[in-house]
Amino acid sequence: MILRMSTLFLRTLRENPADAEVPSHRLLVRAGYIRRVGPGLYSWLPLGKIVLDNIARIVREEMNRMGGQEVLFPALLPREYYEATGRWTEYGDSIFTLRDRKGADYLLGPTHEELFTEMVKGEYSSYKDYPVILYQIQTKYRDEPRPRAGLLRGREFVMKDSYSFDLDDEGLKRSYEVHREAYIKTFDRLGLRYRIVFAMSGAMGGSGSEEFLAPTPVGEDTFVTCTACDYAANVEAVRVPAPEPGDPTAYPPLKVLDTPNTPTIESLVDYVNSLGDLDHPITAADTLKNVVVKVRQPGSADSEVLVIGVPGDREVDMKRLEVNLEPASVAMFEAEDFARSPALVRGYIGPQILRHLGIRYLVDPRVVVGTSWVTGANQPDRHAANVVAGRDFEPDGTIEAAEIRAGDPCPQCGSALSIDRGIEIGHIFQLGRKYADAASLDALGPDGKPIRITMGSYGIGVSRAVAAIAEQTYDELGLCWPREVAPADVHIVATGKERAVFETADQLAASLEERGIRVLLDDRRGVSAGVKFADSELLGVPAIVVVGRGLADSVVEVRDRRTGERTNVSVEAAPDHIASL
RNA sequence: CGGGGUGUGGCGCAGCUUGGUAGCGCACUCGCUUUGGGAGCGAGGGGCCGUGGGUUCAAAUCCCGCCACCCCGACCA
Repeated sequence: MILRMSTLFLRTLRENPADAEVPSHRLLVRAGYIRRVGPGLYSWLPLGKIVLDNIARIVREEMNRMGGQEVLFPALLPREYYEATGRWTEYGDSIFTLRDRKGADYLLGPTHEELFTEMVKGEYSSYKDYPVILYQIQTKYRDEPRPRAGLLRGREFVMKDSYSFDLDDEGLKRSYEVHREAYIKTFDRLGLRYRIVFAMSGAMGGSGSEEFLAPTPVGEDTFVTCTACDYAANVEAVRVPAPEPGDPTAYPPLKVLDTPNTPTIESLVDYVNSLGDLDHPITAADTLKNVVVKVRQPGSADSEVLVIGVPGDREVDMKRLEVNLEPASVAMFEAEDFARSPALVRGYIGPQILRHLGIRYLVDPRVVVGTSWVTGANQPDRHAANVVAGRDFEPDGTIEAAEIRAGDPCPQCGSALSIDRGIEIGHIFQLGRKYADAASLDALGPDGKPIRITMGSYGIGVSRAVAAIAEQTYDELGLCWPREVAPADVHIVATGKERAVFETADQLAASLEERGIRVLLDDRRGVSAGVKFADSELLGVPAIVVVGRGLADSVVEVRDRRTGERTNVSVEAAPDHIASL
């Protein structure tokens, strides 16, 4: 293939687009790979389309190699499929819904578990048919509350989603492992750096799941890695180690303290220590902060009041809280809510009375039976000390809602955790039987009895990978693609105005094409060398060959886009040399 | 949904305070020169100034409403 820039539908921009904040977005627009059409919606220009297709091809090859079979569903789907699993309401505002001329409800598919399940149910009925893995590469639609960063979070995006169907848990584990290996191969070929981390399964439902995160400062996911062992997890999935329970009777009785003017945890700690009433000084970590939230189940109009107790030196991480309350949504308890609930004294809430009020109380795992806290006394300007879990209050359960900080102990080995950000490029789930149950997907077993099928679900963000790769590889000059995803293998730049230059460049391109090398040829006349060099660097093809003044000495210059290294090669040797790169 | 900001040729921006001929850079067209690091000179084409209403002799500019978009906090490939 030879792409000729004299006719290529491409216009590079010298200036950065005003709405692009992150490097991948800025460069993909400047280099003429994508153009914005609307919020979270992008068109692909020829070079971008080639990169997107290259990634899709690699994903497809690895899926096929793994034993997956490609299918394709419509993006436009009738409501009924999502009704049975409850996801029509569970997904709520984040699905695009529409009506046809008869008034029937449709949606643009955000993901396709239901359809795959139904498809398998329609075709397969014997245990002999299983296992099977199906996948598609398709456009997905999600009405994101906040699309951002170009391709990183769009409302329309290309995703590879695959689904495994197995007869038993062992089979599911195998399918999961097979996917995991295929993903490793895929992302390695894509030239991405990534970490595999424990994850929460979110709205998909199901149990065991891992994410493939590509570390970059612009990533939207925060993950921890252990500085000593191999533990790595999305912060949402981190399980805080709980201390051993103690003896709740081993403490002095609960004591109410007058604590005027102590609106913050810090001022409370200082004031309580200045009283000297307790047998030992306290720190913020000895206080128990109680945060009131409203929890609403999907499809329900009413919300439940819930109090979360965390050690006072930590914030409540809303992301962690929400993901642990899925599929319910969470809202803060506002001033008007407090006004309607006089028993809850803002700033002085203690768990002692929650049970009487019939309010559910969930605590951080560190709040175990036999721990003693300084907390609110449920009266203005008063706090309580020696408030002991298991004696003065009984939590209704634990919840992972406290923020995770660098240096926190690793759940696996106890060493310090470090924290980084990454882009979620892949996610693998052991779904289990949620969707099979909803669809009654059974296989007839050898004994004539039905076997409920167990499923896995696996995604790769194909269009997002374009941005993730750009994000991890760009430099100050522009994009810098890994060979396999690049729009071409070599970018030939013809500089000058002599006919010989263009003829040589043309011949070189033709001879490379014969060898199966993909060529981008800058054969534009009357464009200065500086512009062509700058464009070649911006476009990011891995090898750049300059045909120009060196021709007087019968040489062309071969440049490595990544290292900037330049070597002169004779015109005759050029095709062999370049083909061997 | 809460907070901040912006809407002016394809792109990036100025003009708005203090109403009076719509401007600059990039890109585009033509001519001459230039040609290995985003060329020069000259001549051009292209804009209901987001939208609706109001004030005024006169509105991009002032007032009110609406809409859209971007950025920061709650969703996920």
